[in-house]
Amino acid sequence: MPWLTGRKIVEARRVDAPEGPKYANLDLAAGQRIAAVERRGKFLLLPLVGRTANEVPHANGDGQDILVIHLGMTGIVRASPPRGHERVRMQLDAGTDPVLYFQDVRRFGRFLVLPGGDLNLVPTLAAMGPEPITDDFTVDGFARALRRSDVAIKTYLLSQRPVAGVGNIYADEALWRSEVHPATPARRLARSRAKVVRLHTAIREVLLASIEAQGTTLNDYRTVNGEVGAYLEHLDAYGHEGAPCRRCGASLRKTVLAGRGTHYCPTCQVAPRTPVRTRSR
DNA sequence: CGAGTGCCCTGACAGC
DNA sequence: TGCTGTCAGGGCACTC
Repeated sequence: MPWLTGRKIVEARRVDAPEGPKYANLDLAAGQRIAAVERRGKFLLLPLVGRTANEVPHANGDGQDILVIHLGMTGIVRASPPRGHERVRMQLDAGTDPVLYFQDVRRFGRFLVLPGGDLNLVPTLAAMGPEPITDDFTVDGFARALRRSDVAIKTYLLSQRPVAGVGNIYADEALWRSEVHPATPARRLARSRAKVVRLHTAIREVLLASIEAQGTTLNDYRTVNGEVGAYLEHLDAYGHEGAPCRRCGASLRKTVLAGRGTHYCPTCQVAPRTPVRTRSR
């Protein structure tokens, strides 16, 4: 959304969306200018300029306000009116595409303003790990993070704390590629430097390859040009339960971990000593 | 406080 | 044909 940089927001208001933390403080956006369009993990961050800290007192008012957008599963930012499920409408200054629409069928997304840029209003942002495609994501730092938790490695990856931006599909793919069982306790994985290196590499490779292919379209996702992402065809594990593992030929399995469908090879993704805990949904 | 559970929400799809 | 039930998942509230 490069066309947003420098634009002034006339008004941002909820349409078919409830009042609450997912759509908080939208009134603060009015009159401010979008200074940049940035990204942290799966969150879009749009720093705003134009409101002085003493205009509206708030707890951590030392920084500039930030407009936060998370697309959830089905969210989309568009310049033309959506057919239904319109959650937020944002009026911009005159010019091309003067209205930004946030459509979100399943309401898993969010669209809010952080007063003073206080990330603590969004816990996942406040505790988010380094960006995987930058030099900030180091093997040492990753290993240190893994030593901080005993939860299953997949669960921990999904928490966004050891590294930013890894969702359910890419967690399964990275774990398959690095031959790590998804239920391996994070701390135990950290005991093997070689495994940590492999997973660290796999996360970067999977994300880079997916970006190259314009992402993964299961149903709703579209690129900024309205096209489907082609990475679906590159998936080795996700959605391939029952199919032969492309590495060893064993039949891939599907289970539930952290409440998410989890796909893995029972042969080359070595199971941890402790039993794999699954639960029904 | 760390860890585990279940909710939110709607459309697609299977089964009868 | 039309109904009912199940499944999909990012983030977080809740409980222990």
